[in-house]
Amino acid sequence: MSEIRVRFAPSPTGFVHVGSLRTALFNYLFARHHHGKLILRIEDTDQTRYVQGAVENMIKVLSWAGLDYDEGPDRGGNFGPYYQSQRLDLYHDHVQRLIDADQAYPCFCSEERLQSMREKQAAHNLPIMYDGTCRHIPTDVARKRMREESHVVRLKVPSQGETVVDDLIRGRVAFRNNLLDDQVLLKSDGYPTYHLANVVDDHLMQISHVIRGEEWLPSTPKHILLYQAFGWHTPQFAHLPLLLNPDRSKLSKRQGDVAVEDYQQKGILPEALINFVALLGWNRGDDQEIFTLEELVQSFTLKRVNKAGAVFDLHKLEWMNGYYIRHIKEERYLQIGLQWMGKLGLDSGNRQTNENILKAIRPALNTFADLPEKTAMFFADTLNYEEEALQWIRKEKSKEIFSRLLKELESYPQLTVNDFGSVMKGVQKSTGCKGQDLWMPVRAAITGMTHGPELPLVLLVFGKNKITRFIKQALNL
RNA sequence: GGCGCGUUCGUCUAGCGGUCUAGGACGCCGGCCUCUCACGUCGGUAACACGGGUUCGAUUCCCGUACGCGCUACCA
Repeated sequence: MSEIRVRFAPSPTGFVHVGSLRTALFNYLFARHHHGKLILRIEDTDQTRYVQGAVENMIKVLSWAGLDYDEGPDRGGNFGPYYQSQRLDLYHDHVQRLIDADQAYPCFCSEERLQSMREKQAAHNLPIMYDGTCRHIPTDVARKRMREESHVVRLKVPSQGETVVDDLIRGRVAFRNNLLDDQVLLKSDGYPTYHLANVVDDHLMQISHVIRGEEWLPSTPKHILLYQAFGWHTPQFAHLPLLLNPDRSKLSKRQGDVAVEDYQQKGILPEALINFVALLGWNRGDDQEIFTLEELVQSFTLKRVNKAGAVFDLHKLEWMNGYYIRHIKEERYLQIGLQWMGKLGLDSGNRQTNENILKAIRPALNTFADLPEKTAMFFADTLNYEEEALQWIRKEKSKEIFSRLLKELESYPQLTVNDFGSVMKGVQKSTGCKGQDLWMPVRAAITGMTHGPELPLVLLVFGKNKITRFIKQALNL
C-alpha cells in the first residue's frame, strides 16, 4: 500500500467542538500509528458561516491538545493551499471536466421552485430530492444559459444500480442510486459545496483514509459516485460513532458545554480531555483506561472503534481530570496551579505560600476551576464557624488544648511543617488528649470547619500569627 | 415521509457460539485508612431491547419488530 495520508478538515465556524477534537485525535492516532501523514485542511467554503479568528483558534486548540500535523495552513506542504477558499480555480476546472463528460449539469431552478417542489414531495410522502428538471436541458442551451443566468452545478447521479460503501468500521453499506439526490457541487456564488471540495481535495492531496463523523455516512455514496465520475480511486472510509448528549441526541450546545474552550476554562488538562475523548468509541480491549498520547498512538487501531454513539459523561471527565491532577509531576501541577491562581486573583502575596495552598488541596481538586471554592478557607480573614465546629471548640478540654498550644507556639519563632508534629505532641503530652479529641478542636478553631485538607498543611499556610489569632479568638467562644 | 446507522449495568465499555453465576471504569452505597473531608484501598449495587430462527448450545450468527439517532440545504 502507498503512503498513509489522512486529514482533519474542520470548518472555521467558531469554537472547536469536542466531537471535532475527537475526530482530529483519531486521525492523528491513525496517522502516527501507521507512520503516515496528518494534514490539516480548512473547509471554508461557506462564506456565510465564516468566523474571524476561527482558524487561529483551531490551531491553538490542536497545539494545546498536543496534536501536531505534518501539513497545514500554518505549516505548508506540497499539496497546498490548505484553505479551500484559495482553491476555487481547482474546483471550477474540475466541475467543467464533469460537465464536459456529461457527469454534471447546470441547474437554473429558483429557490422558490425547489421549495414548492419539496413541499409537494413531502405532502405525497415521497422522498425529498431534486426532480431532475434541468437534467434534460440540451447541452447547447444549457451552455448559453450558464453565461447569462445564475445557476448551480449538480452531479448527474445514475438512476440505476446501487453504490456500496465499504466502511472500515461499519462494513458494507449499500445505497440505491435512485434514492440519491443530484447533489449540488458548485453553488451559485461560485464556491464549491462540501461534497465537491472534499472529494477533489482528498484526491489531490492523496488522502488514503477518510476518517470522519458518522453524520457523513449518508453522503458517502455521492462522494464515491463523484470519484467514479472523475475516474479516480476512492480512498478508504471510516465513519466514527457520534458523540451524544445525555438524552442521546447528537452532542450539541444548549445541553451543556461542547467547546474545547469550555473545558479549558473549566480547568481540564489537555491530557485528561484527550484520554477521555479517546475512550469515547474506542478501547484497547483490556482494562486499561489511563493512556498517555504515546500509548494511544501505539495501541490505536480502527478495528477497535465502536459503532454505537457515546454519551459524553462530564462526571467521568472530571474524575479523570482529578486523576491527572494528582498524577502529573508536581512541578507541572504547581506551574499550572499558579497560573490559575493568578488568573482567578487568588494570591496570598507569597509564591511559596501559594504553592503550599496548592499542595494542600491537591487531593481534593478535580478541575482548576474549583480553585476558588477549594482555597476559600486560606484567604478568609474572619471565620464563619460551622455549628459542629463550635461544639468542638466549646468542649471542656478544648480550652486547655488551646492554651497549651499557644504556649508551645511561643518557643517557635518560625514555623515549619515538621514543627507541627512537635507542637502537637507537646500539647498531647500536657493535656492527655489525642486523636480526634486533640486535632478536631484545633481544626475547628483555625478553620471554623470540621473538614478540610490535612491540618499540618493548612497550618503551614496559615503561619504562626494567624494561628495564634484564631486560637485566641476561639478561647473566647 | 424516505434512506441509513445503531441497541450489554444510569454512563463509557469488555465479550468476537460453550470460558458468562456477563468482566473493568465513572457514579452511587458500605468497610478500611485517617484529626475531618478528600485521596488511596477493599467490597457491594446495576445490563445482554423484544420476538422468531440457525445450532447440541446463543450476549455472540441470520431475519423481523420496537426504540434511539443521523442524513434528507446553493451548512459542513
